[in-house]
Amino acid sequence: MSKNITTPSILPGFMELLPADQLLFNDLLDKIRKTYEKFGFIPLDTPMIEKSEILLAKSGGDTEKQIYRFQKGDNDLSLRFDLTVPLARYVAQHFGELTFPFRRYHIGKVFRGERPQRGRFREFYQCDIDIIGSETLSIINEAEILSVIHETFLALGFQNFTIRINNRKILNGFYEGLGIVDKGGVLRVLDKLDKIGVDAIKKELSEMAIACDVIDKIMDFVAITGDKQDILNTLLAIDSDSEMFKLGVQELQEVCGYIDAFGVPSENYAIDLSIARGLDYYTGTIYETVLNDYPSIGSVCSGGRYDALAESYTKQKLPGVGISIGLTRLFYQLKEAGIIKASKATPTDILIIPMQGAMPYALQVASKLRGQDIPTEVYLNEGKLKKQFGYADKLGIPYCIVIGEEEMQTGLLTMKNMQTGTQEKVNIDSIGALMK
RNA sequence: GUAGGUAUAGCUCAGUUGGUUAGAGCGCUAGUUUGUGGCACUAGAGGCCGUCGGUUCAAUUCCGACUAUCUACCCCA
Repeated sequence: MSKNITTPSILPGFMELLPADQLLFNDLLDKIRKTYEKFGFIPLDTPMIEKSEILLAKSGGDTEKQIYRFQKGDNDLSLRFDLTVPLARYVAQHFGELTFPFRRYHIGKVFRGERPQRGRFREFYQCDIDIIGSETLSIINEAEILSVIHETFLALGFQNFTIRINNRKILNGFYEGLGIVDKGGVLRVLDKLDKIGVDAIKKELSEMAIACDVIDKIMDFVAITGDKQDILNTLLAIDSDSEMFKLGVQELQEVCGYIDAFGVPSENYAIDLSIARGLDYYTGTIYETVLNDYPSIGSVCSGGRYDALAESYTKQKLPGVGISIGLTRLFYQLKEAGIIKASKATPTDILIIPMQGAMPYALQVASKLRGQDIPTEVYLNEGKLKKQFGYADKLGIPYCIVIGEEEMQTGLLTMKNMQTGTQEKVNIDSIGALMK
């Protein structure tokens, strides 16, 4: 009978969820979206496929290697690898039709042809917000972005997290002042500080042919800690002849002032001079968020300020600031760490079980319940009660309503709480209240 | 791109020092009678032991190649 069965499988690095997990995932996604909208960010959706010339306009060799690129007819196409480049294109293309500052959020899948590994995906969701200015963009936006991150993680159910901030001008200015040529390389090494420790960092830096006394200065700089005022004071006291450094310190001070005005509690953010962010289009404030109870997860949200977002697509000056949550990875890690757990495998809150001849009545009841915004499902197939309750049980449906002769005559429905196992006769109008 | 690990039931994995009918747990299906799930018991379905080749009287087991997959590095969300 069976022939030519193709083994069902998907490509590695692509996440696909079972029902209970998908509901859990969507719940996180909804919370993020609602928070973004609460701050007035405008939804945006752009094509997953862009012309390759657009995506590659600015990229270095690394992104080019990771990009899914293909020919279709005469067109050279690519799957987007982030949401920022499409945003740049979009803003440049529709510049005349948009109102600035342009605040948009974008939740969508992006693609990177990397070698998959734990928590690393080739297709994943990014949840971005960005604020794009025309010509100028006040630094207060950088503080607001941080407050949006704060609200978002609260909405996701976290209290104990730290949004670390730093400023690229400080880093660039400081390292320039030290005469370091490969600033990017140094930043990349320092970015791993949390992961591999001070000694390993020193070793890697010396392998980069950086002089010992310079390494010491770098380590001293990175080791600057304390609360934000301590760090600011220390930075202000550093006698650097780099104008960029001074400007960065000033910006950082300003951002911190605004953050307080946004009402972000000081335990949820900190200045951290060791964070760097790999991407080199950042020009000012940079962000990185960690869950303090689960440091091994690493950064769950990151971003920063960039001054020349769309320079490849327009002569307009479009400075911006934005962040991104890698939701696929975040979900995967929260799940693996047991921080979040699926309960139901269906949105259904009430399963109606009609006995012989009760189907039309059951359908009416279902319709009424749905009118009260109660997700309701009628068991439509033949089967013993045992099987129908089993169905509710397996899907984690919290309530069942049995409708038979008796219920139809009295108008009182038999409602069973699947968790406690208790059962009572209820009037249809009181069901909503009973479910609380 | 570099380096390791793994490949046996739908899933997680045992196992055969090379020998006839390949196992468990979970899951699945059915039953333990008639308007009640979870628990328990009973029964059942489900495997060319990743593919190709080598050694051997005999390979799921040993060897090799290939493929797939996982983990780490690089880089990132």
